[in-house]
Amino acid sequence: MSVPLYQAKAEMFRTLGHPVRIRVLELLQDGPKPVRDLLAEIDVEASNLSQQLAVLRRAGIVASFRDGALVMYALSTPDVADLLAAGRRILGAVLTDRDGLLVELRAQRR
Amino acid sequence: MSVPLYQAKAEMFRTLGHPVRIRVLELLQDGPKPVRDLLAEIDVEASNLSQQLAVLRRAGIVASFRDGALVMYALSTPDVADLLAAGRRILGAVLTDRDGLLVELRAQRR
DNA sequence: GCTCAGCTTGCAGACTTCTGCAAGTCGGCA
DNA sequence: TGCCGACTTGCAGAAGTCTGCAAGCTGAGC
Repeated sequence: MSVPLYQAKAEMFRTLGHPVRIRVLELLQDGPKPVRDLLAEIDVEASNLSQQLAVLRRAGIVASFRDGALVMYALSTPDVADLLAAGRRILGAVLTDRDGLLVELRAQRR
Repeated sequence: MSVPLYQAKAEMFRTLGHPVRIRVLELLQDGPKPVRDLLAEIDVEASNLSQQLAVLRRAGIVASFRDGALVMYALSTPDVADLLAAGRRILGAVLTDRDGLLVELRAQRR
């Protein structure tokens, strides 16, 4: 294999590792949206958003097409929603663990 | 919220965005393992592996404990396995799409 | 107490990624 | 045809990540 599988996986996760890109994917979960709508919700420079969209496009995670005067973006596969959900679950588990530790630490008075 | 949720999510995904860290997590899916075993399977400098383990530890994705002379690492939550599985599914979807496009491109003779 | 295996930490140089500004492209419409 | 809104591209400086070498730490066993 020219690019080992685990490297491809790492690249995919890295692609998701940016606040703007996460926001975009979350917004696209409800269906295709034009760039202008994303821009209205995300509060970032247009050029920056465009760069981040390009990253997602290159990774094959979203697809774009033109609809009249607007450029629309959509998730390339609904599996992305699962990934985000799994991420949320882990975040939840990690944060409760952390709080648990916090409580433990307090209990030990240290 | 001091750290917006989507930023925390982005950080989590970024944490997974490294070949060595992905390998570690895959290996740990089968249960806790000492560093020396990971080192034997991953082919990377000990110091490098240690750095990557520290990244995962800081993110709360793995936990470490000592067992005799060895330092053991384990997934902090089994949810991590779900995330990896979801990642695999998307990668599969994206790659088939890409092949699909490839076929299309060939069909158009371009 | 010493020594050694098994890890971790501290760096620094090479390399990537991020961000905003300025400029460019592309349809749609008057 | 010319103009305008809607995006995208090209940079370049700032910031962050990665890697290996050398040094440090910490139990276990003698």
